[in-house]
Amino acid sequence: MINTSIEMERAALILKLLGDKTRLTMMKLIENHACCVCEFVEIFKMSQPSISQHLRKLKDLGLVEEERNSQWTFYSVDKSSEYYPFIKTILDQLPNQDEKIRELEENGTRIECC
Amino acid sequence: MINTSIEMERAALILKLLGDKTRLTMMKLIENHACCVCEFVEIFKMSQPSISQHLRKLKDLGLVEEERNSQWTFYSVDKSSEYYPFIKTILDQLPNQDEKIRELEENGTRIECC
DNA sequence: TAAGTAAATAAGCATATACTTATATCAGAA
DNA sequence: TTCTGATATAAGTATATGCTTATTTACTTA
Repeated sequence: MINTSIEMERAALILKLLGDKTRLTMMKLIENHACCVCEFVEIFKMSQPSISQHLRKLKDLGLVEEERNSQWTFYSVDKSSEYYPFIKTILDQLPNQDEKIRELEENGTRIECC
Repeated sequence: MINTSIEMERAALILKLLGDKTRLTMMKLIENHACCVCEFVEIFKMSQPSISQHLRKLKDLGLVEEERNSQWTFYSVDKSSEYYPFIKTILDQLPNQDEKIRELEENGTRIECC
């Protein structure tokens, strides 16, 4: 148990990132759907730079992965991350957020990937 | 699923609280041992008010309970909290911090409750 | 290549956070 | 009751955070 303090530090960092309602909801959303930046802008009624900044933080810790598709960049939870098992136990206990995706579809603002 | 957004908000609040290395370590420590303020001061090499303020935040969300015993106030994780199951899944994945208690005992600064 | 759209970055600002020192409170001992 | 030690609260401060608007970058496609 040599790296104990580093692990605690990592855990605290991850929890701090998830301790923001916007980012937490994002993570729950993209656990099963990839979403692009403009969809988040629509969902959270927030400026595009603000969304990009949240995603940047999640990406800096390796929690999400991005994939370009045509003109959009789609983000999803990086399930190959060494931290994913930890994150999954948290996400599993959160209420499903899929109604937000359904709202996009009803709006016609859903952008289908692939 | 009426209270979805409230639940997400609650979860985010809890994660934000746990997203601090000091508080996270405290929680892991007092999941199985009650500790008093002066022990935390010794463990974290931090001022007493700073420790009290961290404990206050944890108490305000109902994550910890306090019990007076003689001149000391002992804190421990409130396992009857409705949020404890959520918190437990997180704490279960953190490295054991009992060596910090052992250090106190070796120092002679451990305060035995009961 | 030029124009257009999506996303990232820069800069600035208001608020939140985590600490400090100083002081108040409160229970137990003398 | 008075003193003492443990803890809580108050006040102040430096840094971090999360947002905004303005601008830049990077693809796509006409």
